[in-house]
Amino acid sequence: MQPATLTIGRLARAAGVNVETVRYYQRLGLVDEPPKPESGFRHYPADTLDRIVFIKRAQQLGFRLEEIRELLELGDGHCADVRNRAEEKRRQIEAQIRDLRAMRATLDKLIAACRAGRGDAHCPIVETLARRRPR
Amino acid sequence: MQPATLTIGRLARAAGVNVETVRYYQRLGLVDEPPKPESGFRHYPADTLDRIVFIKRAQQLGFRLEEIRELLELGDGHCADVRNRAEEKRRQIEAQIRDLRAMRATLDKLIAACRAGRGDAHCPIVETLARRRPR
DNA sequence: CTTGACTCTGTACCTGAGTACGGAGTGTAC
DNA sequence: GTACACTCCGTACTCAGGTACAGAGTCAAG
Repeated sequence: MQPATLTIGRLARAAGVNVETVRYYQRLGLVDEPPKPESGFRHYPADTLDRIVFIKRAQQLGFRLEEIRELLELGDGHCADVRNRAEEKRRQIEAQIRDLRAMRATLDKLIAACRAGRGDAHCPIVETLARRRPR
Repeated sequence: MQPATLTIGRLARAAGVNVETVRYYQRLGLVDEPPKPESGFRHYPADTLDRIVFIKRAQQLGFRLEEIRELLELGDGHCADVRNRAEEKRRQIEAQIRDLRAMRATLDKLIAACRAGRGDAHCPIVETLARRRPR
C-alpha cells in the first residue's frame, strides 16, 4: 500500500520547493525527469526527493548549483574528491568573511567619525566617499 | 590651460570603470548626462568623476546601486540620515558574517568526519547531505 | 458528470550590475 | 586628407536562481 504516487506537486511539497524549481532543476540536468506515461502525469521515484533535499542542503552550505552538479557527478566515487570541494568551499567562505569584516571595520570608522562631528554640514561619511584623493 | 576636455572615455578611464558603466549609471540616474553640444561629443565636469568615485567606493562597502542612489539623494542634507544608512548596512554585514560562519562550522564538521572515515565507499559528506531525515 | 485542483509544455520575465554590439557620426595625429 | 580611435544611441545579451503565465490536458471527489 504505497503512499499516493509522487507527482511533481507532491514531490515539490515534500522537498519544500516550488514545482517550477523542480522543473528548473530538470532543465539544468540536476534532477532526472521520469518518462511520461502514455497517459497521465509523471511519477517520481523517492530518489528524486533525496536528490532535491541534497541540493537544497548543499546550497545552504554556499555551493552554487553548478558546483552541486559537480558534486553529484562525483557521487560516492571518491570521498577525497568530495572533501577537496568542501575544503575549497571553506576557503572561499573564509575569504568572504574577511572581506565583510574589512567592510564592517571601515563602516565602523565612518560611523564613529560621523557621531563625533557636529551633525551639521559636510558629513564625514559623504566626505570620505567623495574625496578624489583619499588618505 | 585645461587638461584635455573630459569625454566619456577619459572620464571612464580616470574613474577606473568602463564607458558602458558610465552610460549605465546615467540610465539609472546616478550620474547626470551633460547636454550634447550642437556638434561633437559631450563634455563632463570633474564633479562627475567625483561622483563615480563615490559610487565605486560605496559599492566596496557593500552598498547596492539603489542604496547609493538614496545616499546621493540625502546628499549632505543630514549627517544623521547618512549615519543611519551606514548603521543599517553594518547590521546587514554582521548578519552575513554570522551566516557564513555557520556554513563554515558545518563544513568543518563534514570535512573532519570525512577525514576520520576510511576513504572508501559512502562518503560522510554525501551521506549527510542526502539523508532524508537528518539528525 | 461536473468542478476544481493539478500537470504539461514552452516561453517570458525577474533582479543586479553591468557588457556587447552595430552602424553612423566625429575628432585628431600623422 | 586619411586612417584610426573615439563617441553616440539603442537594443540585446550575460549570469544565477529561479518565478510567472497561458492554454491545453488529466485526475479525483462529490
